[in-house]
Amino acid sequence: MSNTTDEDAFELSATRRTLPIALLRARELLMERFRPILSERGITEQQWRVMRVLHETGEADASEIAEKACILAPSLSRILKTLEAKGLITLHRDPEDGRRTLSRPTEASAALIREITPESVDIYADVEAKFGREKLARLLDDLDALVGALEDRG
Amino acid sequence: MSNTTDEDAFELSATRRTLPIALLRARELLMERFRPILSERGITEQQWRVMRVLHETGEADASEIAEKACILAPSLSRILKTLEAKGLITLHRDPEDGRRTLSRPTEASAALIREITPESVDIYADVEAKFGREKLARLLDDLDALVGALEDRG
DNA sequence: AACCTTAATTTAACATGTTAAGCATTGCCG
DNA sequence: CGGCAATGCTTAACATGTTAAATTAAGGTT
Repeated sequence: MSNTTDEDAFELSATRRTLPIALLRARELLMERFRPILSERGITEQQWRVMRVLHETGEADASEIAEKACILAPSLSRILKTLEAKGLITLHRDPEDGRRTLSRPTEASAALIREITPESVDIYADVEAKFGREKLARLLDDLDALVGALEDRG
Repeated sequence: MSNTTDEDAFELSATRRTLPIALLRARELLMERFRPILSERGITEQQWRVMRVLHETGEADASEIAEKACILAPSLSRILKTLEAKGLITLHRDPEDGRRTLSRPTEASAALIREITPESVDIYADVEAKFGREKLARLLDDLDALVGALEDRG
């Protein structure tokens, strides 16, 4: 449908240079590097995010984990069951509010984090080196700003 | 596990201010705005991306669509079948290479694009207004640069 | 032409994303 | 205290993500 140079340039920007796809593409390429060190240990990216959140909080209910790990409640519900089955977390009912489910990381989880973190740091450092430390910091700032702008409903 | 202010600040940056999650979070918030206009018409975000690519190329094999829409082959294979069932594309075998599957958009697809595009443009304009035109352009440039840096294997 | 390798998709199997319903527990209000 | 809306989570159902294996067609070699 588009054949002239001008049209191609226009069309290219239409889908390729669109924020949602640009974000997706960048993320895909990033995860290509991180995923192997997780799959070697038999855990998924989402399971890893949950473990990290719990490592930082020590204990959290599903809502808090969902917000911090950026995972929707239905997915999280399944992931927590999986992690419990793997012996990486324990699940309890909140004694002060019977609706809430509290998760706590196990020692196995802590060990896994100690094992994976160094490799993860190396990969991140490599990305930082290739892309530029300042540019990466600015990118993170801009992304935070975008989130801030989008969170204000109106 | 972390209770002092310093630790919190450190831990916060650990998961929250991480590139993969920052990209994911920004994308989620963005799609919250776009998804409704798609789901109203009964199509998903991925189906929409495929339709847009076909609208620009006119005809394409699976590999080209996958690359441009940023969708993995197995997912695309299912999506193409769905779109064909909905009457939004037609599927053919490439006469010059029997391994390839060619997709072509139908008129119904073109109509849907004409219907959705204006609303999509409005939303995008709103985001641009809230976030800033220059900042958004810079963000897109930075994301492109990141992709470029990550694509060079080494 | 038979054979091997590569390439383009597709299937299969399991995990997660997405939306809508369903279930229990709380908290509030009359 | 009974009733009820709101809250927190879980199920269900379907679509996509992810990896590995299977399928079919091209291309090249002998």
